[in-house]
Amino acid sequence: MSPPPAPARKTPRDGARAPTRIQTRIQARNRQAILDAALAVFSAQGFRGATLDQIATEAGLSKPNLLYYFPSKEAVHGELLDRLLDNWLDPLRALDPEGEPVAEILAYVRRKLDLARDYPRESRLFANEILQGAPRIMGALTGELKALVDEKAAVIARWQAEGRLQPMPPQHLIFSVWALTQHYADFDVQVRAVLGEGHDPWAEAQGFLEGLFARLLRV
Amino acid sequence: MSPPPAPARKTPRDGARAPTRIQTRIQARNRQAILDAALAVFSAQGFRGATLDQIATEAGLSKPNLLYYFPSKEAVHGELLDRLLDNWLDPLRALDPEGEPVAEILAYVRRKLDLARDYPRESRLFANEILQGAPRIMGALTGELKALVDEKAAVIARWQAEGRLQPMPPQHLIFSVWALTQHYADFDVQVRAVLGEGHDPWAEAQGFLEGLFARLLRV
DNA sequence: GTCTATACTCTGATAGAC
DNA sequence: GTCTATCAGAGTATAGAC
Repeated sequence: MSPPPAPARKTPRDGARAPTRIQTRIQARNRQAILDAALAVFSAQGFRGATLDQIATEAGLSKPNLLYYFPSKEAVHGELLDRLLDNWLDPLRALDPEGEPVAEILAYVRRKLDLARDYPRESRLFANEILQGAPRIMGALTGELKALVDEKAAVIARWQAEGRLQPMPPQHLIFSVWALTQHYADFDVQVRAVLGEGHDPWAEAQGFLEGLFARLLRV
Repeated sequence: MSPPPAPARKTPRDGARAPTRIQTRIQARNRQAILDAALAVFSAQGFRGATLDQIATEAGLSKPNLLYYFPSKEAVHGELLDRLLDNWLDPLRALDPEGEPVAEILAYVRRKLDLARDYPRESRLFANEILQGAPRIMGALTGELKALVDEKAAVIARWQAEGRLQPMPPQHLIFSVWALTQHYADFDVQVRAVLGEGHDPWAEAQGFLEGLFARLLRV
């Protein structure tokens, strides 16, 4: 099968009025509005629970108009997951092999908790996807994610071998950071129901988790 | 509105053959098959992602036949949640105020991890429900669950005041047990993807979590 | 680019034969 | 109690006017 020919360029001559520019700006704004709305709906209802009507209404568009910007519901969801994965691993990537071990991991916990607090919808979108068996991102899990964890686990293991960090399985240490930070985003409603009024879950979580990991990691 | 009259008893005379007994046994078996199938499907797909066709097929019945046993999809789901909530809090209930503090909490972690390992579908059913804002069990969260956590948190606080346990916010300590144990059930696919071949996630989790909490709780 | 109208499919639930 | 047939509504996606 031969690839389709490259599309003819439609760019207007320099100096001419460029309506496509304006359209492009409108398009960018609408695409972003759709993605924002879709994030809200997908993270709260799951992929199948979400409907294009909900997303379109939330974005201030009609359903056919939404489908002008994205070819399908799948496409919107996939775009969200792609963008999410781009940023999701940044806190772990930033773990510095040359830094002071305990401080580095505490800083990692802090970054991860900040991410969960500031982007809880992204966290729930991810949780939904994993809960359903990660049908759309399994490749990223076994590829990109595993590679990053392996790399950082080796750093942690080296720190432990050097006696600068309490020995424990490095992968499970990383899991514990994920579990504890994401819990406050994904199970937010349960956390608030149990704590009742007069609590600031995120502030308390930060203090608690810093204390927990400081105590856990010290040699 | 007056209540409907009590139905006439259909019980056959003693000694007569009792077909209703046999039917009752079949009914019990079918109801159980439906609930088993529904648990598998709801926990993997969420409430809206699941279809009655899937559940009926998995249970070896036709869709109308399923609806002979349960009046609606909601009813099946609700029954599952009711049964789940009955057992979900047992590990925490068993925390003995008269026991040795560290040993009691370690035993609690062990029970909770066993439950997650043996009933991962129940854990995912619960996670799905919470992720979507707990629309069907909010009452249980703010009622039964909060009351139990308050009670046990007071026990933990007393232990801490007596100097028999490291001071830390009791509610968040309980959250950490939930987060860390349920993570291995709910995010099982991610855990396995990251660990790769040749690992036994549950065995490793047990060792890791026992070490973690032992270190954390010791005064 | 955006809308109204609509085609088509899936799904929850019911009717009625057996 | 179980099945076939079917309805009604929701939901994804498309056609075509403007």
